[in-house]
Amino acid sequence: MPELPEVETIASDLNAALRGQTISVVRRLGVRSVITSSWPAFSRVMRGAKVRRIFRRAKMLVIETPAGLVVIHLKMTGQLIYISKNIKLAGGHPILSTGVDVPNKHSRLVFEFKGGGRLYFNDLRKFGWVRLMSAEQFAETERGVGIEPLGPDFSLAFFKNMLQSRGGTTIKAVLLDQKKLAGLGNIYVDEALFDSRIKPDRRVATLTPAEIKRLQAAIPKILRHSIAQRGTTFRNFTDADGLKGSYMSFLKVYGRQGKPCRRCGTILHKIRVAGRGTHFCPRCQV
DNA sequence: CACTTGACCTGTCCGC
DNA sequence: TGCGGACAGGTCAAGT
Repeated sequence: MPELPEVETIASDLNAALRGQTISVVRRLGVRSVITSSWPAFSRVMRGAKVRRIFRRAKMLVIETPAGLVVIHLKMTGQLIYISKNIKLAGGHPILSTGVDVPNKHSRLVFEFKGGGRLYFNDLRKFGWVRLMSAEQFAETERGVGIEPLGPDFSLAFFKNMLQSRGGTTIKAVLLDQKKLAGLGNIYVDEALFDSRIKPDRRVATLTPAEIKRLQAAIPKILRHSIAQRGTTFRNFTDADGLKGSYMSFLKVYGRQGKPCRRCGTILHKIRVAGRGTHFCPRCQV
């Protein structure tokens, strides 16, 4: 589900809500755990742990505590929903104004805080994970993911360099690959390629310097715009309050196949590239 | 190495 | 209304 802007939205909200709070207990919900570390150890260590801060790295959300880093990946359908103690109960369960109720059949884990707040981890498809890591283990994990597209290292020189050895594949496949550049997913790759007027199935070796420059500029522009709109809700995504993001109304191509291009009016196409549904304008993108 | 494909899960939607 | 198939915002392992 969530790509960089969605995880960023959740992380910054949770940081504001939970920084300085102390975990009283963590409970597993449902039959199968999402905890890939040892549960007894995780449960023991979390008791009484104080949240130092919460941040995003790539598409991972990290809860930093003195007891270690709780690293969470939401994959396709993971949600983190925070219920403060002030939310009214309806029939014993907190009901958010958005209609999201927790716990529900997809709730897998809950962090309970001393102030009375609860943080639920829901995951319909169960691809997501939660792992307790030491600083060293997290550093090791980070070695597997690329730089941040919104960070100072994402320069044109870096971008050219990362495309260097990938001439034989499609530009979409390279942008989806998290190893050099982390955080883009299916929505924002399609949007960035539309913005820079490049067809997603173009071989990297065929890109002109002007196209590479446009693409490098489009990526942070689109991500920042989406963060400002609190992400895209296409189906499952909600922020920590159960609210939808509003970048959906700014999407130019993603999910708009069969509709007219907002730029030229041509009917948008959907094809399969890099194993993913891929949306583009056959006229604007070459 | 570079690159592609299928698997992991559950739910929804679309055509018959 | 039911049923089958395709597809869904992400990553891995395993294959060529």
